[in-house]
Formats: sequence, structure tokens, C-alpha cells
Amino acid sequence: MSDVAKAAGVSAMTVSNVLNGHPHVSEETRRRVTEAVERLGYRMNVAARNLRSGTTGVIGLAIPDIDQPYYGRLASLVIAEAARRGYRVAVEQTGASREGEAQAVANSRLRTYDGLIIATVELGDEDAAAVFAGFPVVALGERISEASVDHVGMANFEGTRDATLHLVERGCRRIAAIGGRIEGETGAATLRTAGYLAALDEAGLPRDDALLVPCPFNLAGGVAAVRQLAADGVPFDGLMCLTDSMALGALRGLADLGRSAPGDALVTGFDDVPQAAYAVPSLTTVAPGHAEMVTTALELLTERMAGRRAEDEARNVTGPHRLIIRESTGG
Amino acid sequence: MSDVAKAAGVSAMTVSNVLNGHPHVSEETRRRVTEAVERLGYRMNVAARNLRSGTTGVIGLAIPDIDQPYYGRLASLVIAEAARRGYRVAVEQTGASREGEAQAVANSRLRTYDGLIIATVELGDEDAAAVFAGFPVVALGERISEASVDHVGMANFEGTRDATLHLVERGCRRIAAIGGRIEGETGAATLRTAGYLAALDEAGLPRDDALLVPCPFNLAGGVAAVRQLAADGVPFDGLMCLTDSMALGALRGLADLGRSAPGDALVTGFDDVPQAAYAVPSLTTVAPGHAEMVTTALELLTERMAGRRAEDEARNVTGPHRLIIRESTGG
DNA sequence: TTGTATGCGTTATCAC
DNA sequence: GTGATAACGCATACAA
Repeated sequence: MSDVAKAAGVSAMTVSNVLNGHPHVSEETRRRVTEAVERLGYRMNVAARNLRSGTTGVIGLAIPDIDQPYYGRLASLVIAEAARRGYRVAVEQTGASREGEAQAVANSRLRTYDGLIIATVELGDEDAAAVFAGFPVVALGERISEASVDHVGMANFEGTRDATLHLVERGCRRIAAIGGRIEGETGAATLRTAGYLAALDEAGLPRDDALLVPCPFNLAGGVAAVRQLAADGVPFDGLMCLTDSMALGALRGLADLGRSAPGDALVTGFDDVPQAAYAVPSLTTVAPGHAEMVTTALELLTERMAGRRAEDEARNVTGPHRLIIRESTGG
Repeated sequence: MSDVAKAAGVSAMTVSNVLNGHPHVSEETRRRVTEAVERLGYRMNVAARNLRSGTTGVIGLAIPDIDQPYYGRLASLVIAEAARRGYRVAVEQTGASREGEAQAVANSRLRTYDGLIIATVELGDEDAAAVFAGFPVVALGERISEASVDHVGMANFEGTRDATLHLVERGCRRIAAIGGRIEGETGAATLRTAGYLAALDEAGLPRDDALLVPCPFNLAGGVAAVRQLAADGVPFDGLMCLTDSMALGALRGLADLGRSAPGDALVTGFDDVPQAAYAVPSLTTVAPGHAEMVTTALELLTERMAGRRAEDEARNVTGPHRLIIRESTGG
């Protein structure tokens, strides 16, 4: 920087002012400095600026695994929206483990990031308060209702309720909840299961715990769940899957049994991943407003980073949702 | 840090030495310092360390769009492998545009990153030399054969050749190349098309340019390509798709015509994305050795970052590949 | 409008 | 084996 200053016949400070677009710089000086910067190919040293300013211009994004359509979509939106606001995004994969999530938060606290967006799966209320205190964090999508953490959630309960009622309307009487789980910490899994149960209740259908099939939240899980239903001889005419990945797996599982949707059973998913519209059959699913959620999350995070909101003034926003009806439930 | 030094009754320098695991520190001192660090909850300031060392511990990863299964998979592997080596990864989305890719490189040069892995789509040889000079960069997967840039590619030509020959063996005589393109700059598209043409030649099948169907490299592209073949009345009994996404789209496109694989036409893809194994029908595809490619790429990049290789000594590695035969070509 | 002095937190160097 | 000093490159505060 001092080289540039010399070349332009000014002080380093003036160069800094020009580069940061400060107002009180004469047009002539600005021009000379800019020219010198160009000529010398000068680039500002970001590390020094970070040290001095205490910021990094980087937002951390902690997600279980970016190699899952749902998180890939989320990451894509976060990166784009952050770029629009002048931030870059570092992605941390937590592997959906408590340690991984804690590690991601720890990294943030090293002041490597100015803020953190975390898609929590395992980290619960008890951890939250201790771990998040005093750092700009927004939880996205899943667990954590801790009052001290900003949270952008989705309509887990309402979504599966809508999906289940839709299946009932289409004539299903024995609807399995693929991935369904009642016990365990409150989170996407239990909330979505609750929505399913509420819908059954509303529709006057009996609850049968044999139709609750817990399984991993991925393609293989969906396949395994359907296989297990068949192996256990549990009859079903609808599959309300807790995620699209599981639903796509379930379609595959049906095929393995020589059955298919919507002929032998109706199938719904949750997330509206890109593949859902292109599967054979295309997948009826609950579409959460991903874009809105991400926009809101970054809104909240930048507010926090700017210190524009008090520490204990946490907000809890729920995104919009809507049911998209496709071939897997008869179109 | 000086607080810790005071608490442990030593100098800041000694604290630094302990934290960095330097050898010449007495056991007793090390213990006292470690204890003080724990007690005060001290975390090192990364920005200061970066300023001093001239590194950031961050690797940039520039890809077209992380919301595509193939790039998601790549990103997942890169992040994991980088973490193993003590680096974090910042993801830049280039939107597969020349400007986006140039921009990503420019960002890296701001010394925000220690090195850059870039999945080039548009940036060609002519840009490469100028833009990459003097910065540790590894190109991954697609274009760029510039001798001055390290490059980890995949067996584009051999892969589609194998896939096409497989289709011929299974009885196909009119094989369409979905996404196929002869003109344009050398890259994955043209190389894969070349492999297809070579296989036809080897098999003694005539080439018919009506069977070359250029289209966007995504799900929608695959659907559109099949629709166009049908609209043009071009008969076909095999679809050699240049990527899995296009193949999954093609399966959907067949369904829209009331046809399906492998009954009405055999279908192959390229990439072996997770969904390929779970589609109905499951997809025969060329599996490039993603993991090996990423490991090699990080190997090359860390070498460059350590300055262990001369500027003009570029390496060009091609990953392994193998054909995975599934239901879409008869199992 | 521009310049000077100072410090951000760490570590390389060299003396002790 | 340990500590004093300086420097990494920039930006805040204030003086000119």
C-alpha cells in the first residue's frame, strides 16, 4: 500500500480512504490513486484488514452433508444471498453429529466467521444457550427453540398434516409414516410425525403404530422402510414420507416389490427437491419456501452481526409452505 | 494471549510456542500454559495469525452451482478432504459463466484463499494462463488443458465409449447422444461426444447427426431432448446421456411419451450420482472415481501452496472410471 | 482535504 | 528453555 502511496505522491492513509470509498477525498487525488493501484496491480491484504477491523467478510454455513439435495439447495441459496450482501460463505459439514455441530460453532468462535448459519439436527436446547452465547447465529430449519437463538423454521407440522389429509381425500385408509418417530427430542422428525397423527385424528382414522417406520433420512432409508413394511406384512395404501429423499427411496422400494405409485399406493414427500418434479412418477410433496427462509435467515444474521438487536431478543420465524400435487398421488 | 502469559507467569512468546507445539518447551511450562489457556477460555485470533503467516487456512472451491447432484458430491468430498488436511473451504458459485469463473479467480487473488480448486466449464486455455499465473490453482474435471495449470480430469472419452459399446452389445442400433455436441471448445461435452462417435465407428454403426441432441446439462435438458427426438420423428433404441442428470430427465421424458427403459429404449448416464442407483429404473452409468480425483486435486494443490513444485511444471492427471450396469440397460 | 502516530494479535529472530 | 523486540498491512483518532 505504501508503494502505491509513493507512486501516487500521497500517504498510505489516503490510499486506504480511496479504496474504501470514503467521502472526503478530492477527485484529482482519487484518480491518481486509482491509476497507481491499477498500474502496480495492487490488491489489498485481506488478512490485515480483518485483523484491524475484527471482521472477515465470511459467513459460516454448517450443514450435515452438502451431498444431499435438500442441503445442496439450501447452500446454493445461502451462498447466492450472502454474495448479494457482500459476504462469502464457508461450508462446514457436520455429518449430522452433535460433535460436528459443536465443532462448527467452535470454529466460528475462533472469529473465522462474522456469523454462522447452522442447520441443527442434533444440537438441542440444552447445548444451544451455552454454545451460541455472544456470537451471531441463526438456526435454520430443524431443532432448537431456545429463546436466545434466532431461528427460521418451516411448517413441519402443518406440512405433513396437509400431505396426510390429501392422502385421505384421495382415498387412503392405511397411511404409513416413513421416517415417523414419536419419541426423541423435538425436531423435524417428531413435528412432522405429529402433523401426520393430527391429520389421522382429524380424518377419524385409527392410529396404528405399525405404520410408523423410523429409518435414516435418505434414499436408502426409504427403500429399507418399505422393505420392512412388506417383510412385517403390514398392509398400506399410502406412504407419507418425511422427506423427498425418503420418498424417492420409497418409490424405489415399491419397485423392488413389483409395485408402483400411484397404482398400488399413493406417496408424498417433503422438501420439493429438484428431482421430485422429474421422478417417475413425479412426486407430490410439501414445498417449504426455501428462498424466503434463506432471505429471512440472512436478514436476521446481518442484523445480529451489526449488533442491531439485543442479545436476548431472539426471533423465531416460520417460512411459508404449500402442497404440490403430482403423479405419485394421482396427479 | 498476553493475559494467558501473565496468568501462567511466562511471556507471550512462550504461549505461542506451546500453542504451536514447538519442541523446545519444558514439560512444566507447557502444562502451566495449557492450564491457563483452559481456565481463561483463550482462543487464538486467526486474523492476526493469518496476517503474520500470510496464509488463511481457507481453500476456495469454484463450481457452477452446488445445487446440482454432481457438484454437490464433489463439494462434499473436497470439504471433507480439505478438513482432513486442516483447511476450510469457501464455496463460490460461478453460474457456469465465464465472468463468474473469472470473478472467482479474482477473489482468490485477493489472498482470501491459500489456493483454489475450480471446476471450469467456460474458462478456456486462452484465459487460463493470464488468470492463473502465480497462484496455486487446480482445475477439476472439465476444460483447460493449459500446460501451466494443474488439472485433474476424468475419462470423458473412454467413459462414453464404454457406455456406447455396452449399448451396442445389448442390441441397440440407433443410439442418441443426449447433450451431444461436436462444435465448440474442447471440454466434457465434446470429449464425451467424441467417445460416443468412436464407439459407433468401432461397432461399425453409421453416424446420424439427427441423433446428436444438444441440450442443457440438467434434468430439464434431458426431458427436452427426448421430447425433441419424438417431435422430430427420429427413431432410437438407446439413449447415451452425457450426464446422470440428463439421463434422469430422459427417463422422465420417456415416461411422458408413454415409454420406458429398458423396454422401449436402453439408457445410460455419466457421473454415478447417488440418485442413479435409486431411480426407477436404476441407471446404468459411468462412475468416475470422484474420491480419487478429489484426493489427487488436494494433493496437487497442497504441493503448490507449499511451493514444492515449479511454476511451469504442471501436472495433468486423469481419474479412473468404470461402467456400472443397472436396470436401465437391462440389468 | 490530507497526513501522523498508534495499535490490532501473532510469530521470527536473536539474545540471554 | 525463555523472553524482548520488531514487523506483518491496514484503519481509527486526531492533528494539521
